[in-house]
Amino acid sequence: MSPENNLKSIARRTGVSISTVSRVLNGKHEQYRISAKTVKRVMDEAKRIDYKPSILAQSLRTNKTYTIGLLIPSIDNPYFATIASEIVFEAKRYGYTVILLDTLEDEGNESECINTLLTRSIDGIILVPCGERPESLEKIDEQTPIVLIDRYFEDTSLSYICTDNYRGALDGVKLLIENGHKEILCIRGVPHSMPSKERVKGYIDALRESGFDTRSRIAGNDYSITNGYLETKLAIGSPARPTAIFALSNTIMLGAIRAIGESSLRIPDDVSILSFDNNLFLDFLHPAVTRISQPTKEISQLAVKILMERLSDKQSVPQQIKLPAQIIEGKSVKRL
Amino acid sequence: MSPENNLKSIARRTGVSISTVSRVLNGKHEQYRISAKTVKRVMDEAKRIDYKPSILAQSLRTNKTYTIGLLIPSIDNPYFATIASEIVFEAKRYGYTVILLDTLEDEGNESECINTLLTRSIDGIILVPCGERPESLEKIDEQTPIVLIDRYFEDTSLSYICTDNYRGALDGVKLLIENGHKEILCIRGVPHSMPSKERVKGYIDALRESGFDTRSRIAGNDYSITNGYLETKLAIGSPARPTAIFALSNTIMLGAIRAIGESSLRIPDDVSILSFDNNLFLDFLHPAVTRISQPTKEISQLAVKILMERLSDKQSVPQQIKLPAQIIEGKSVKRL
DNA sequence: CTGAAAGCGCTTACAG
DNA sequence: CTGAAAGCGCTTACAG
Repeated sequence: MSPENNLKSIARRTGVSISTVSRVLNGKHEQYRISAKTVKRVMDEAKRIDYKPSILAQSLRTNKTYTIGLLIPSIDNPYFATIASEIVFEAKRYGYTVILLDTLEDEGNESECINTLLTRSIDGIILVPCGERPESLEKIDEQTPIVLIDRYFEDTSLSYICTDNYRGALDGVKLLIENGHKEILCIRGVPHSMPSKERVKGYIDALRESGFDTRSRIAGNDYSITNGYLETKLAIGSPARPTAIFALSNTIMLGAIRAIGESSLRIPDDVSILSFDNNLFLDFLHPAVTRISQPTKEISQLAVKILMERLSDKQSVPQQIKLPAQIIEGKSVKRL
Repeated sequence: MSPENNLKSIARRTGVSISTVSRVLNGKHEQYRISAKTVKRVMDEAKRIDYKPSILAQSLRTNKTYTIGLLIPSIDNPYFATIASEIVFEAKRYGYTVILLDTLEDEGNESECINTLLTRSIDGIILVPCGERPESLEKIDEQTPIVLIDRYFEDTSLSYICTDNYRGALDGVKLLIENGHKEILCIRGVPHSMPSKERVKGYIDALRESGFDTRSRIAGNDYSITNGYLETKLAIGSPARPTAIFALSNTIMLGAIRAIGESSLRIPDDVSILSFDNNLFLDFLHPAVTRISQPTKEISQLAVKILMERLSDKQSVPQQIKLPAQIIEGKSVKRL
């Protein structure tokens, strides 16, 4: 951009007013019946100086920034990296740009990040929340639309779009049971997060349906490799070693695999593994990991779509959607 | 934000002028010797209404957006996802926000993305370029500072910060040779990209130093799983099967592993594997992959630091830095 | 068909 | 110590 790259300079050089230049460049020449000659002159000059409108100035006037904020608890987690990639892609299709922020799984950071976004007048927010309560988010949502993904709250007015975690876990654990497993250790993530709660519920109900109520074993408190590692270490060292481990995320699963790898045990011969989340690499692990795959592509597409609807229609009602998970069978579950 | 959340409303309610409110909220009360009483009144009112300055309006006046653009050829590639995560983190430390865009490894997209950024008046750009020539970027750099990462150009005025790809490849291939390998297939990425060129050069020089000049075998044209898969498929099906495959990226390596997995061959017994890039998952593959790891953390930190220096000091000279790679030994290289 | 003017929410040189 | 005014680059209701 050369120093003089604005409506004023185009107006000066074409001899028309700024208003007219603005109208032409916004494609409103028909609406305002601007003469073909003027249109051409303005267009040519704009092209000549490679005019780039200042979205900043436009935004200040129109109150639209064509920017959304994306808040993720940990961009480095492959699961969230995939989601980020897809949301950037979808947003672009609507002409929107994405500011990416990392909340680092901390509620304080989260609200700080939201302030950063509000201060920048973004149009809307897509958020994987890390808090326990929706109230403060609901208040923000009144001014700046929020769509939650992946995690959500019970009984909230916020829109969310996520996986049917209960059903996914239920089906996954049933698969383990069908394969003869009764001693299944469930290693969960952040306990208060809804996906964790629902997956645990699915796990328990699957056991219950088979009459194994009393055998439920739930451990862990974090969506991290370390958590998976430590809980697995504990479990396989104990006299009552589980025959299968149900890892509630891909990071937890990696920790479990590491712990088992350090022992003399083998997957799936000694311990079977069922994981949540899907990932490029999971087919390359040895053995390939049986997992409950979340429909990230659909989640991302819907999240952006719903947000766009909220932006164009303030009346639109909140959408709360759960999409089915899909079990991808690897070789990490042994038939007992 | 309630409807009335601006300097004007604070000025009205505290009975001072907008100018004074602005000065107080920008911490310039000392400089302007504003009375303690006024300062307090303004601060209290700002807190009461939870005042959030409009960075939009500030930017329009001051020509600073505190936003940088990050352009990456494929966010979904774990290598780039890691970099994105780190750059978001670093930028935040300087009070900067990141707009993330995906060029999808396409030069046309790249310049479109850059336009998007310029239109939004971002302060600077961090870019993994996908073109062959630096000229158009150099022109943009005159107005809006650009720092290249991962890929770069020969003989450019642009700042870049990347891995010493030549040295990394040289050392890696030497390791293969020391282990007795002579028939090493090199599967490269986008041929015109500098990392690819330099890695190939390192590969050739390593062979030459050992007198194996004539045995160099270079294939492939893309940083993709498919490319790695197809070239490996071809190579292991041929009568002159290589004893080792040097994959110039983690994606290429995955393709190679898939192709070998589909054959009756085994890693490393029948084919050894050396890869570029590091990744959370590489230690979990079986066998763990021996790889030439790039210092992504340092690259990201330096890239942001250099960009910040350019932003605060227009005179600062371009920095062109290569950081050493590090070989991480797994179990995928067999001693012959 | 076109333009002058107000205003979006700020900052800052100028004046007192 | 404080304020009035100009201006950043736009859009748009109003007027002709």
